Amino acid sequence: MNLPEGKDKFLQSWGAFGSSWGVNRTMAQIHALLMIAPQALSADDIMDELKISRGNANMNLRALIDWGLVFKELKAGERKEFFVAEKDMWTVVKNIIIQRKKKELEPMLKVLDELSSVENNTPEAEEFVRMIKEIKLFSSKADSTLDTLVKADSNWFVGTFMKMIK
Amino acid sequence: MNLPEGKDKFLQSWGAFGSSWGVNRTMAQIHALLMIAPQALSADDIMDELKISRGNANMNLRALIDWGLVFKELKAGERKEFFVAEKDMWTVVKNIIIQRKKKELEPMLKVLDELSSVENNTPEAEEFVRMIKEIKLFSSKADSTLDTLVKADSNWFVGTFMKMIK
DNA sequence: ATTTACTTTCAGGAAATTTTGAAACTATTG
DNA sequence: CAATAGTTTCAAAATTTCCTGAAAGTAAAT
Repeated sequence: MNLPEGKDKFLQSWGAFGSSWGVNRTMAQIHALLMIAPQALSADDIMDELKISRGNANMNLRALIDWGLVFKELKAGERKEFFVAEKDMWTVVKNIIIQRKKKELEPMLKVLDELSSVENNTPEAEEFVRMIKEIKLFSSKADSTLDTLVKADSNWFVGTFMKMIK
Repeated sequence: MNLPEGKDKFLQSWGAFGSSWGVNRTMAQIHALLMIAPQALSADDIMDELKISRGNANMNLRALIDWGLVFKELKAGERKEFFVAEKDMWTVVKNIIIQRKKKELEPMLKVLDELSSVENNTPEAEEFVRMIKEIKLFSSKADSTLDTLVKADSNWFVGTFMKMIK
């Protein structure tokens, strides 16, 4: 396979992959494009390669920056902005975990906490509270496991963790 | 908070949570409803509680059965089918991991494998292949970690793992 | 073999999400 | 300070995803 074909396939696949995990397809594709780029790209480069509008490019770039996956880069003598992706996979994954934990897992934990105080007088209410507590227990464990994971360093994941878990 | 309020809040939140992870909102809500139900529910019960059509209920129930999160239950003397959810959280999570690994992670790994053989003659192609390989390495590790996780038992997760990881 | 009770399918409609593009905005240059 | 180069915003349009409902399918009961 040659580069243009490979590139295209990667952009498509990464977009679809993101999509099935609740990430906007274009955001995933911009991320993919920047990850494989050897140098920083401008908004126009990105618009060209992905055939998307300026507004779309701009909005998704800002989201990626917000997630800590992309950085602005200013080139001396150039007026426009350039963008580079975080290329260390461990950092990429860590940042994604941090964001989704904050935006999705933690609010859910808060809700579960509120729900565990529903008055349990009937059998139906009893089962409700029992199940909410089971879900909460499990989610809290997942939450603190992710905390630990995020604090750990790359080597620990690719090395020690793999051995421990075997 | 009383039961109807709590129930409603849980159904809403679980639906939104699923939604942000790429799971159809209604599928997540049916799952939520069955998880907190003290007994098996019929399709009509589900349609009533969630105010959804028969077609929608049926399609999402089948998807949930496919994921191993819901089972059909036949009641003696009753002609219609009833449904119960898998209530053990560890099993729920395990089944979700199995499904998503199979449907999303593994196809991605296959693509990455193909892409790592792109001819790397130019600097651009070189960076492409380098990055694809880094992503593949990381994804493979994640894949085998999930394999191990799925084989492990509940106690191991809530007990040992938490200690090891601390 | 017909009726009754229920389940499944899927084309078309509804809803949610994403994208566009043009106007407003910001900042640098001459 | 006017012109130029670029960025941001957001209402409306396009697209994607989801849901409905009615018709077709299945199978138990009479």
